[in-house]
Amino acid sequence: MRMSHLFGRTLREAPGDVELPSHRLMLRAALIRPLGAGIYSLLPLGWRVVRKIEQIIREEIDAIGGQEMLMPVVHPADIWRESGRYQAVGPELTRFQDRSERDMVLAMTHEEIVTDLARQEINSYRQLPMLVYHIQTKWRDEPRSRGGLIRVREFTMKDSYSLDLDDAGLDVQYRNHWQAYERIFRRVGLDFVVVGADTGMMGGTASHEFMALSPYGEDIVLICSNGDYADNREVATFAREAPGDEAPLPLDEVETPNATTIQALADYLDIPLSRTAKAVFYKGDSGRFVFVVIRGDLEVNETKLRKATGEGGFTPASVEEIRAIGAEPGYGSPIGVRDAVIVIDESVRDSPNLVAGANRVGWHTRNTNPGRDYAPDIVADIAAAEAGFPCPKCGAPLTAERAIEVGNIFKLGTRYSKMLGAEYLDAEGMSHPIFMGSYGIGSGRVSATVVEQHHDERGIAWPASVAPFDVSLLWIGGSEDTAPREAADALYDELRAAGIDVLYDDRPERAGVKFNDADLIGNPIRLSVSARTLERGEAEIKLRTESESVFVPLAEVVPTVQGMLAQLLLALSGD
RNA sequence: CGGGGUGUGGCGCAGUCGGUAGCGCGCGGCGUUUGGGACGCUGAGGUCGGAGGUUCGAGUCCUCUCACCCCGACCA
Repeated sequence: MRMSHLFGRTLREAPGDVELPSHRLMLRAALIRPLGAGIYSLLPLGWRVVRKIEQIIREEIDAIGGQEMLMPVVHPADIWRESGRYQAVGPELTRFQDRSERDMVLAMTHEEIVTDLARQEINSYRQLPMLVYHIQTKWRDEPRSRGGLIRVREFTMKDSYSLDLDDAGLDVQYRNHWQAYERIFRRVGLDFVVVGADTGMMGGTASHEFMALSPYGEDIVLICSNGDYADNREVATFAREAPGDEAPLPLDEVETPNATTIQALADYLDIPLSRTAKAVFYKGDSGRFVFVVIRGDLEVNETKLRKATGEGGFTPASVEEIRAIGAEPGYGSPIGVRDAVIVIDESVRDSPNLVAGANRVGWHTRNTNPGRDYAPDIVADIAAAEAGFPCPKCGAPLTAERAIEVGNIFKLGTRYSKMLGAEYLDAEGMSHPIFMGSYGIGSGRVSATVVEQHHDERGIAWPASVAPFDVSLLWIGGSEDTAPREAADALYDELRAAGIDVLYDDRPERAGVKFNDADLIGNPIRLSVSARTLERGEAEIKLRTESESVFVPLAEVVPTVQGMLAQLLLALSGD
């Protein structure tokens, strides 16, 4: 590609309101342009990157038996009604009507469609297992998009779907995807961890996320410093200390003026936070009042609470609502409240004689004990894991890291096949639901994440596997000496003839402009010729990630570049 | 959806007390220059996000509205 004809020019300055390095650099390097909030065009350079990423994905999914296909972006609403998601999913699912006023939706994922196809195409156990996938546009009307391609509303995703006889078959395909995903993310040059995750709106029985570590990540992962445990903070657990063996002491009300926070209470009574019971009040989506009790040194994890209660979500309860159940904000106690679901964390079950509120202003109660003093409706792990907490496997301290979710694998089980009636007949002629799995990678998000992990103050430094071009070629010199330009023209032809992708900066620009653009766009190899190099019949070759360059005779440029590329790619090989 | 912010030429920005819309970069032409974002001359490009209002007069004041960005809520 000749830069003089490249569609999309580089920007010296990015729009002032962008924050993330990847967002800024992808705009400046002419990879993407915004159309609306969370909606982007991929310019030729950006599209080349995404296509390379998708090709790597394709190769690895094909290698585990995937069959590529293509499913529609627009779905009749009925199929989503069948799965129950038409009702269950909020406004991020865009609903509209066609000209005949039929309800339609824009695809945000394709479980329903695969399941519908499976019930038509799969009849016999002889046809399973099966793995299908496509790389296709998704629309999710996020409440808030952010950060360029990191979080968008319209995006392209590779989603694959496995179909199996039983749970054991699903296990195999799940593991296959796990390994394929590890190869994919290694090949594109990402530093990542795999963590256990919540299944969220997908439903199903298990889920793992592939998390690229980045200070700009939206998720927090907890990782054991020994390397034997990693989970998304949404589901992360930690080693709990053994239950206290103190004998229960009698309840004892104590005056605690102005101690409306746990910290104030602990300070006033001169006790550690872990000797207090904190009351947290929620209103569940179902309308139930959820009264949470957790030890004062811990925080509530709402994802865990959602699972424990079966509520879809929570809003903080108002002062009026709290008083209506007989509790007092700031001095809340589960003792004596009515019309509330009482949920206690395991920490409260296992810690005798905690100080709780007394449900009247200015007073707390010592020595509260669930079971004796009040009856919890639910006892569960609803505590948020934090950095420094002990690993649930080995007890070593956990670390917390920010991360970007680049891939996600789900065991759906029979959640969709049962609802939509996707069944097969076994050898005895008995009907069984198909076991399904669902596996996604956002290719655009991967491209932005690679930029987050591979850039410096000058621009992007693409891993060779996904760079828009292998080589940035440029000539330096004035208009009167045509030799550099002619030498570069010749190299351009030679390199292309050898199958190397070249971005040729053939513009009559000064050296600084060309060098800066080459650094900004970030192809892995920079090749330059000038009067100075031609004096010795040489070209200059520099890796984007190195500060030193090498000089090679013109005749050796192609094999040298080929060797360098092979080496760069080898370092990124998935194995 | 809550909180905050920004909308002025392609990009970055200035515009005071309400008085004929500017600067830098970029873009076209000519010339000089030519190894890390050159210089001179010259030129094109703006219904100041939109609507309504106040005023002799609105980029500037008021009301409404739209868009985008950031934080949160939410989210695979």
